[in-house]
Amino acid sequence: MSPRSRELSKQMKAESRKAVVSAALELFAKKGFSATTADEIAKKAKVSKGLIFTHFATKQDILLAIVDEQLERLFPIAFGNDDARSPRDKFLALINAWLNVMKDDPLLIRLTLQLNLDDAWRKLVKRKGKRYIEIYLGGLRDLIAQLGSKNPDLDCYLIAIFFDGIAANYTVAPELFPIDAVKDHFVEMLLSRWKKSPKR
Amino acid sequence: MSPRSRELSKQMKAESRKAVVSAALELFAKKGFSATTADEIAKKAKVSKGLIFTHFATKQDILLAIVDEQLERLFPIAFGNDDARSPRDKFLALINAWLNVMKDDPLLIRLTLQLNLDDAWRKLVKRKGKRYIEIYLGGLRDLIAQLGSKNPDLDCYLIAIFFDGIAANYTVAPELFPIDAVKDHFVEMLLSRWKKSPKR
Amino acid sequence: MSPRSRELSKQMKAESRKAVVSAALELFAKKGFSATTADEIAKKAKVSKGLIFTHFATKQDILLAIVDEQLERLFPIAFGNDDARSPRDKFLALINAWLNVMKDDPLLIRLTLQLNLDDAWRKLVKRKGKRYIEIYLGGLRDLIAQLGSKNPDLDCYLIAIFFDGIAANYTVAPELFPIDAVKDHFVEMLLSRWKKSPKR
Amino acid sequence: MSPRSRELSKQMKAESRKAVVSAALELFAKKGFSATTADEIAKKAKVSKGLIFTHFATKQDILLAIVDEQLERLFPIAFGNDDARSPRDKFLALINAWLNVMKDDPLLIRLTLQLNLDDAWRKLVKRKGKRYIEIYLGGLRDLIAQLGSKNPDLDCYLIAIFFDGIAANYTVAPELFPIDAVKDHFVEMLLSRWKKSPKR
DNA sequence: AATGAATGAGTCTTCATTCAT
DNA sequence: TATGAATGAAGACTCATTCAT
Repeated sequence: MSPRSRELSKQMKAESRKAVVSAALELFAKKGFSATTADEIAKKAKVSKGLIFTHFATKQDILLAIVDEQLERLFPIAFGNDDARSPRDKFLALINAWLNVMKDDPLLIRLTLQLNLDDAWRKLVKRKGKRYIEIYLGGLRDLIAQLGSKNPDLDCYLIAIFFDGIAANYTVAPELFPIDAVKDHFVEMLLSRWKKSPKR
Repeated sequence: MSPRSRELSKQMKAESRKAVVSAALELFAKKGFSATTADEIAKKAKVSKGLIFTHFATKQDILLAIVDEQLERLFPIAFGNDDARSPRDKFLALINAWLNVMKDDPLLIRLTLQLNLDDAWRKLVKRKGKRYIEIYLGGLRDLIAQLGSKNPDLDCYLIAIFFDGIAANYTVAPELFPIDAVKDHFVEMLLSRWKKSPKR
Repeated sequence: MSPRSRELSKQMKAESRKAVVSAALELFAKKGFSATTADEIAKKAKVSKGLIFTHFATKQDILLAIVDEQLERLFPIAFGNDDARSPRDKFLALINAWLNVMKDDPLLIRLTLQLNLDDAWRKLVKRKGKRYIEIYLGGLRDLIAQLGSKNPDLDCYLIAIFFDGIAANYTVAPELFPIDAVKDHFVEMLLSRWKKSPKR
Repeated sequence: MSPRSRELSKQMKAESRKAVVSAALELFAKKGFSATTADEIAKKAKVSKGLIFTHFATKQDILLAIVDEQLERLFPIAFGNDDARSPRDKFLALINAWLNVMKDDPLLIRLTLQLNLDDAWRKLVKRKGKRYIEIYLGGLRDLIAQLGSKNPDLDCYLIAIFFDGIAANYTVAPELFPIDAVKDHFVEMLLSRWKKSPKR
């Protein structure tokens, strides 16, 4: 008789929004943005098609929201490092943080890769990530130098490439890719190389 | 009517087909398959929209043809190595061949990456490449082992990842990525690591 | 529960209904029926969208109600003339009554004009107004004849047209149209014409 | 075998465009812009729905085109007067020109009336007509003064209103409205009034 | 009586594909 | 072989209406 409580109403809306975002993320990541229809998103999210557009004005806005919210959520996790450790531990923590992000949200990483391959979307993603990446790469460069790298710039490139390469393989078939073994192998290779001439 | 004109006619057809394929490749690589319209392809190829469909029954067939023809063309170049050399030279030749392919056809590599991120297309590309990749990886594994790798399997993964990571960065902005420096750095790192205990 | 609260409840309902009708009238008149959404009506009426449909089963019913109630309300005012005066005064009273209706409810008149231009709605409006208009025009015709018109039928048309023409201009921009001056001018013209040969 | 001649192709396109414009004009005039669907337009124009949008990017653009092209076409006819005559003949010519426009294109006039009643469209129509109307009303005012009007401004209003009032009645049911008789009656009334004190 | 989230039929618009020439 | 007008199925988006509370 009385209308739904303000609280309940808000909660319902938040839940349906989340369902839409989640369904869209999966479909965008697996089929691409353009190939994904609003109908499919609605079906997977188990809401009506119309409801999507009470949350987002356009299909594009769903992707925009994903990039805004989800990426924003991920960067701190991926790049946020605590300072109270040795350079080596810091380095390992960084690598592992990134890898955990990939393991926790492979779809999001896969989508990011996709957007990066798309002229129309690349800029947006770059802009979003730039702030974090600059800080990250700056810190990483110093760390690498401390660990004994002779050429921290190129090593940074190598690490960045490593992550993209892992992402391109792991996120499309997580169960088939030995992500941890490969990571350990790569890290060991780097560390053993640097160790030989550590910055005193 | 005369053999000459028939010849000419054939040639014109081949040329317009090539123009379509080339335009489609660029657009597919930069915007994605679904986001590319037949109109855009026709415009870029400077042919009429109708002509596209005399060459290819559907838009999908254009992509299929690209994958068939272009990829088919690339694999031998990328993986074809002449045998008359030392393992080290062979290894370098392999790496360089792949890199040259990327430098010569960044759009094609970019498209391949994209297709790999797409559930509906991944299988196709995998199938196409499988034969070559198996041979390639087999050969590479042996080569690496000969060069002193302690763990040729993981090193293979590393190299594969390296190429994907390079591709993800280089093909979207070739002018910004120091592809050769990074490659040299990576190769040097691998070789120096293996050198220490070469398989005699 | 108590009679008091039931009373209050009824009153509240009547008020919200009125708000809806009033908001709908303005929007229908300014944007047209089809271009007006239930959301807009709710917003302007400061009620929830759902409430609209407790008062009216369909959006159409709102317009129907406006026509029924409002037009019904207006006709007696516009056409109701008291008899205790000279033909000239009666004539002036009629004209002024109509004009006052227009000045009091320009939106309603504007809406009526609009409905008249719409094949699907014209009939309805015509039917509603017919009874009054027939009486009115009959009375007007006699009045005009008494005042000396040589051709009361055509003069009736002229007067009818005059009102529509005024309406088309005044109701869309009341502040810009010198409605009284124009009315006085028109009335004076008619009366001076008839005066020359008044039916004794 | 060879493509349609450039000529034929152009002609086809022009014809289908005309069919769309014509169908849209009728439907917009009779049902209103918002209540008219693209499907209806296509059906009445006997073209496919898709074809509409090769001519016009949006439904709105059809209306815009009608206003641009058709109104533009009408104004010179309605307001274009040849100078080589007496003021009285000029005046009659003006009135008749307007009336002929209404008789030739009642749907267009009806649509114009409708747009005038719509807040969102009124400005556009006003702007389109302003240039002509200013010239027209300026000329008319002088003409009226020459013909002996004591108050040319108010007489201009009267004439403008007369046209709008006629339009509101004639264009929705041309067969029912004695347009010529009413016009003659009105013109005679004005002229006889002015005659009594012509500007010498 | 009142709310606003949810629905889905309906509308506008796009675009791969066809077809007459 | 080549053209581009034409088609219509499919997709994005709107909005009157319903419904749980």
